[in-house]
Amino acid sequence: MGNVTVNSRPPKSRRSRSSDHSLSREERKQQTRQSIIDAALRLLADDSFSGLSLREVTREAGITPGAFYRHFESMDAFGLVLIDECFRSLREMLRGARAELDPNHVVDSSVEVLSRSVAEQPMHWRFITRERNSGVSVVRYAIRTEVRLIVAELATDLGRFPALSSWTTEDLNVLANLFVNSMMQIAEALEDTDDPATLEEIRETARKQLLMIVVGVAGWRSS
Amino acid sequence: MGNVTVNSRPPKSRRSRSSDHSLSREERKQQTRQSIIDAALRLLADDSFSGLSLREVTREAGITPGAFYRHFESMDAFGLVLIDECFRSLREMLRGARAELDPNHVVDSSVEVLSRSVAEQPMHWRFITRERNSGVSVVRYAIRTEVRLIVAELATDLGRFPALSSWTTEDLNVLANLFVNSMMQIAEALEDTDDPATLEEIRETARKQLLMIVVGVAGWRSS
DNA sequence: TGTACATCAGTGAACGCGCGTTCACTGATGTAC
DNA sequence: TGTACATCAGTGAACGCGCGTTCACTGATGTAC
Repeated sequence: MGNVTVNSRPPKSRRSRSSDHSLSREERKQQTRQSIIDAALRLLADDSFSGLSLREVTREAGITPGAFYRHFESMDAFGLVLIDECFRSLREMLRGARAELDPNHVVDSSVEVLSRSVAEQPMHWRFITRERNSGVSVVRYAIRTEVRLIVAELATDLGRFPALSSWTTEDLNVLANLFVNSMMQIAEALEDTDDPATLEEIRETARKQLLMIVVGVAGWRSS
Repeated sequence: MGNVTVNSRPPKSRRSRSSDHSLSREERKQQTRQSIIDAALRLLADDSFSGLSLREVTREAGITPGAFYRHFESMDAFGLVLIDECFRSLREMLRGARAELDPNHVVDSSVEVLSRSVAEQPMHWRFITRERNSGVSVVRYAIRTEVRLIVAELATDLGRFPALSSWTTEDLNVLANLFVNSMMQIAEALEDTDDPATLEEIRETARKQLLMIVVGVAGWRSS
């Protein structure tokens, strides 16, 4: 009974996606696109990219599988978009770090900036460190290229330090590589825990590790 | 025509697997088991473990999918067997390296031993470096545990060097970690190429990198 | 050595499932008049 | 402002496919007498 009551509300919209009101079609499209990216990054906390399925991502994003193709051509292409997304925030962090880089506190501020970045963007970091050696070659190579670029930039920056001005380009690159690699390893360790005490422990170890490298630098003479 | 000729040979054996003659049933079983492991490692050159399917592995090994279960309980359990297989050869290398370790040539001999090992067992190395940060958590944790064990052993060894005898255990661990991590990175780089000139270039960079660490060690005073 | 029976590694067919991709469609948004 | 048509993001059903797992089976190997 009561079932024959004429409902005066307009028929339910088929689209139940989140924010409806007053957005242009293009804005909505970008919103969906971002929700696909966010869904993927959320899922990548537990899975590697090659283990991720299109249907899983769209399910998490709240759309049907077919809709994926309105935004990305294929999973491979999508992987490259994810890389871009992650490295954008990484580069942002580096720009900030470079601005406040002080030769006397390189180690402390590096560890500080890195651990803040990992805390703020854990999914981005997880994706990069996971997929750096992953099985999907297009993703792997893209990440390595980005990392190589960062190493090259760091080498250039290091070359401007008075103490290192006499070093050869090659040696600067070796040092930058050693530094970046250590930072990546530290990021990997930081991702694995939420416990503040453990985090501080990792940071302390990280400081020592970087300090050993810096001490080594002080004693090094470019051949 | 000729089709009615009675063939005097015994009916074809259903098993066409490689070596037939004079092996016990148990020996044959072990042979098949090893061929599954080898097949997986071959496939892992192109794929990550989470992207590997049971059917793909058995196809490569030349058996039917069902036969897999005569040897391993599940893919997870199989992953742990692969880890064991790979770390066995890694530990063997380390035992050899330890025997010939000379404080005066630590860097040269480390790079030498490592690059020989990577050349001899490329698949083992690829598996370890790939899966160290993979999406399959049981595999990831098992590898990290093994690596942590290696770091601890190296720390113990380093503590016996006269120059390091005054270091705290913690500092020795930081150093061992830095060293092992650099070695892993070098292994990753070595895997990616077959070209002798590029290989030598990577080795040269690796030597410099390790040397920077060693120089750092010389200037370090444990607090 | 010969025979009768037990073992069990590997087969092959079957199952239900989630996958990527396609396509005709719907209906809200955008545009031209 | 109102109307008629175009656009197109997202739907939902359908497809063929490879997957992991199961199971009754086969036939060579092993064992007991």
